[in-house]
Amino acid sequence: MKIATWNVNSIRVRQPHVIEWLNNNYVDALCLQETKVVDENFPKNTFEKLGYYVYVYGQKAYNGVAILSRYPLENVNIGFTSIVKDSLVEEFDKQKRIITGILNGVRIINLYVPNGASIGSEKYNYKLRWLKVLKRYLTEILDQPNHGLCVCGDFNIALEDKDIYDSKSKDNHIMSSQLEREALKDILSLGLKDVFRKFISEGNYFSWWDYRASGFKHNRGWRIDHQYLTPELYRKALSCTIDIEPRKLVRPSDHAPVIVEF
DNA sequence: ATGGCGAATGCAATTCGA
Repeated sequence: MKIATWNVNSIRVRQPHVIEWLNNNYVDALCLQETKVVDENFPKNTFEKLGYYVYVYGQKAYNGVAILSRYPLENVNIGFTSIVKDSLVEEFDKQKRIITGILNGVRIINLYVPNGASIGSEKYNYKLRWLKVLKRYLTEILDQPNHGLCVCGDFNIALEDKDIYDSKSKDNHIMSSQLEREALKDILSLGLKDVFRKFISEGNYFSWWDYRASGFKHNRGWRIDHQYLTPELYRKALSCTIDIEPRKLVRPSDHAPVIVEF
């Protein structure tokens, strides 16, 4: 089974790229982030014609996630509150950032972590609090029986210095600060492993390049889009790759797709 | 250090992303 994740930075703008990519790359499911569209305006028909079932959780202008799947998903849940039954969590579902469903016995969790603006800002604190809610969410799901987990998405965190084009002077940078890394490591301690690192240990592999200052041309990137698997799926994993081809196209997303096979 | 670019909104200029 192949599962891909791709922050498309507007599905309406990137629609042709996603179609072309799907035509050239067979996947069982594609997790999309930053769709930036309300559900009724998501171009569902386009992808249904290609043979996908389409599950969306979007909003106007910002955020938004979706899963395209070759087969119907079971137990689809949108938002945190469908899993974490706590009224204090409701505020986190104002931003549409998480959707999950089960495909062939694997629970796919597709998420878009807040970017956090700058260290110490209100948005930074929101990011850290969001990650705490995510831990509760995953804890609840892991209590459910017998599904491998594939937690995919744009995490907006580079876990290690080698995941950044220039590790110097990044200690005090959004996406690589200690608190963000600790928050993510705390989540991974539930029993999730970065499948990309099963296959590649060296640095200089990135999934996002800033539009500004020709980040891609100079390969000044960050590896912030991840796929985390529970141990059994991790053992079964056959490959995990980043496809930088779509990043080379005219008017690209600033992120590249990441694909895992197991 | 700052700003660079791109998308959305809504129709000019601002906000947001990372």
